[in-house]
Amino acid sequence: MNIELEKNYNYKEAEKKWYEYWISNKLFSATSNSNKPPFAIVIPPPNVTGELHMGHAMDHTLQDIIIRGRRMMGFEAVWIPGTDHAGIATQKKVEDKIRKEGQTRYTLGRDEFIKKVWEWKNQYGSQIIEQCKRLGDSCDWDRLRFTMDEGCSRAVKEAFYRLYKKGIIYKGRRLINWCPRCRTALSDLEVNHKNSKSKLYYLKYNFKDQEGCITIATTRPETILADSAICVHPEDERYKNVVGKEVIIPIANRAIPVIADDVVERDFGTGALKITPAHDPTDYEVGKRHNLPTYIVIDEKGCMNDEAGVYAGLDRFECREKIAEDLEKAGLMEKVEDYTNAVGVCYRCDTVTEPYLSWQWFAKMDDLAKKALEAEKEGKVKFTHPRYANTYRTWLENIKDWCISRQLWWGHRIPVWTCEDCGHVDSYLEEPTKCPKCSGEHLKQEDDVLDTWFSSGLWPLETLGWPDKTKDLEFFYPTKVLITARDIIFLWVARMIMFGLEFEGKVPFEDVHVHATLMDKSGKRMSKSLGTGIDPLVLIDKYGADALRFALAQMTGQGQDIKFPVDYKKGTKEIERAERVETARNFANKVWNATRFCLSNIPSDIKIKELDFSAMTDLDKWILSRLNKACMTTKKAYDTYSFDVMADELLEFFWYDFCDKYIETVKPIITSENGSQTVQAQILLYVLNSFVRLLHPIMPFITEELWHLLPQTEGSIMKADYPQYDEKFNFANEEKIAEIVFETVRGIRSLRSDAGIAPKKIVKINVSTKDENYLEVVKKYADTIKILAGAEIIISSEDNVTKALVYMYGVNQILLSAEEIDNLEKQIADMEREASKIAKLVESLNKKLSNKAFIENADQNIIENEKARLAEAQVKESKLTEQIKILKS
RNA sequence: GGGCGCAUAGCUCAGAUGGUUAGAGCACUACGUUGACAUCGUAGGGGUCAAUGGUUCGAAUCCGUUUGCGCCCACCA
Repeated sequence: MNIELEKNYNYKEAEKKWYEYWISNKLFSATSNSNKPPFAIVIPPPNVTGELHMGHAMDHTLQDIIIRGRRMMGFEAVWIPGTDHAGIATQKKVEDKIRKEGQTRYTLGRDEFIKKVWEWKNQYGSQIIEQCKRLGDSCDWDRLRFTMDEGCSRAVKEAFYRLYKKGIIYKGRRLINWCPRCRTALSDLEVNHKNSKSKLYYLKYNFKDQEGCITIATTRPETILADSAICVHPEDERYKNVVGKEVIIPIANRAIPVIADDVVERDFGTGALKITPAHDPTDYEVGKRHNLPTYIVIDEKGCMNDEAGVYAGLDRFECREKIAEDLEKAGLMEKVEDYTNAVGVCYRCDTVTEPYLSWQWFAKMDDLAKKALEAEKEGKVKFTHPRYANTYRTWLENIKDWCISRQLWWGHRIPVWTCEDCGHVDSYLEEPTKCPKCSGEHLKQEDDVLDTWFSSGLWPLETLGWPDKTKDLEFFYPTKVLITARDIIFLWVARMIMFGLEFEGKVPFEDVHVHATLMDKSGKRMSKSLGTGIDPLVLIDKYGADALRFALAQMTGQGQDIKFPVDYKKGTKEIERAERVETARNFANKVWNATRFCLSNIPSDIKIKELDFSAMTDLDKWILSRLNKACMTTKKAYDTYSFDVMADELLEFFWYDFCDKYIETVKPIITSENGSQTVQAQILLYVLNSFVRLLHPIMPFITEELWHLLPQTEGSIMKADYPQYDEKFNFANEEKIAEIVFETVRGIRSLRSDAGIAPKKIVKINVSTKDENYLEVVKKYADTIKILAGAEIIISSEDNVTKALVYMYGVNQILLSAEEIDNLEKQIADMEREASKIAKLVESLNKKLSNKAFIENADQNIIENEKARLAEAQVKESKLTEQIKILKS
């Protein structure tokens, strides 16, 4: 009957066992044929190239908590998993791989290369999924999707087709961001700006028809070959007379005009700017305004092209140095200064990007953005932290058209075909066999693929079956909440909102919860490339998935970035200790051991369902009331995504109230001969039963294990109800009584410790007060106090004046006879220190209460409160000084 | 250049709408181990709440300025 358990919780075995159990019992699956209210979350699909990092661990922990919690609360909760084909990232990975085999994508050719990528995906693409399972993710794995699977591909085509037909998608020749390594266009969001130490070159442009020159400052002398003009500010007195004249480009020896435009900052450099429309975004705009010709001198590889004459074939950076040298030789370089500026780099490969004039596909953003903006303002989608709503708004208000074409091979090929016979261009949902215009059969599809974020923007729709009107879509859409990291609010979140509104007329999720970013000890963002990453799997191996999850939940406050402290073994990258996770592991062990204690002392046939209130003490009711409060606090935390509050409340309740106080209090009863049949035994099991359910969403493995060990439970804890707040368990009065008992215990322990009394020695303690209520409680719970504090209570009269050490609990004196004390001098000093502290408090309260302005302005209840505090402090002070006097005599 | 966030104990962080002697965990000190747990228990030391000015009867909390750190956006070449 009595169950014997291991001394420490063995998470390694349990995690494996229960995950398999959940899978084989299909406990993660959800259906749209349900009477329950729907609750869906789509996972931010990790890249197929990805490995689980701490960001995922955080992200997934929070989502899994919500999903598991809501599932227990009676929702048809589904968490839809999947992975992202991650165009550039994956293509790069495979390119790197085939390079080792002496190949490039160009030597292989498009079809062969894509085949290689698929092979790679099939081999490694599920790695991250397996890692998610280690964390305990309760995704409905039967719904696993991939952004390039058949359904997603169809959704992408449909979305493109509709936007194209509406005129939202168009093709244009524009200056876009180009990555010369990836050899593709990038959207503005895919370019990171990095400070770079560079040089500012001052170059002389001689006038064509007169003496003298204009000096301009540039960081990119290699682009002078493509200059179209020199530009000055229209109101700049220095250059008033030269606007309209012509100057000669150094080296190129081509004449270009001097123009005026107010983009020029008069204070920068010399106040004169060279205009190179094809190689700089500002210049491009100026060029358009002034109808300047465009010259292109840099090619798609970042090398100088044939237009660059003798420089043709040189890399752009080599060319920069070479030209600078040549200018120097020609005496056209006035000076060179060190200069720090921001250069754009590719967000995937860190290569410096190049403004590149080319034909690309764009999506018009104004209308889509307007709707996305309105939806947020109307509260249809809510950011749980208002500051992210602000960044979202500002971005949408200043949005530019989105370049959606990529010159990659891995991705969704743009569904547009051109008729080679008549030149007709159109988008089709299915591959056309002949031209609808001329019936010609020579149709050629666009070579470009779509931006990865185009397909992930459709994620909530495509995973639910869109464009079909599926039952899933009807039932689960819009999803409830999106939980994600901060860095993809624009790239991903905003685009999903736009597409959701455009294609389904509804936002794709009601709430957006942006969680904290994890940083290392020094405050650097945790990332693999910075070398600041930590492998969550190492932490799971070391402390268990439950511990990692609990620690992460506890650490994610109000979206504030958090440092994750880790100690490494000296001189290595091996983790010695992760303090927060260790604490969480200890908590898991505490839960394990408390349960172990109860199960080994209480027979499994004791009824936990019908609690006998009539047999309960105040302390019994107190722990039930505390449990009840925990139900309320955690439920509220689900509604507000306050994971830290949830975790803290559960830990505090269980460790400090249930284990340290309640179990210790009832231990003698339980372990006595007939103790296992008492209401206290019943309550222990009742609390455990409820508590493991409250804890399950955060620590799924250990709670499942314990659920199966606890009596009168059935099946999986995942199928159990989430405990709810119930007014009939609210015992406010008993909570006050419990506080008196435990605070008195604390006082006695403190006295004993100060006096250096051996822990096992039972001492006599006098309590002395006018407070009848206090005396009554202490009398009633004298046994409990004796158990917990090792003290026999003697009620003394108020004017008891024996020599004693005193601990003031409110106005109540807890006295330890001076005979017990060996270090009396020190104790007197401590008491004097205490007394002087209280004297200061009395003084400040007196001052406050005699302040007329305070009495006139403060709320009545605050004044009352302060008066009560003063009265109490005065009593404390006088009792303490009195005792000190007696002790000294 | 614009915007946002942060600064509280040695470390990591809590501290709606201003009103307790400013809290927790880790670390530290002392004591404690045959009966749930040393991955533990009990007690304790430790902070002029970054600086400065202001609003207020009253400020860690509200406002201004400064300093330091982090992040986002941006066409000063």
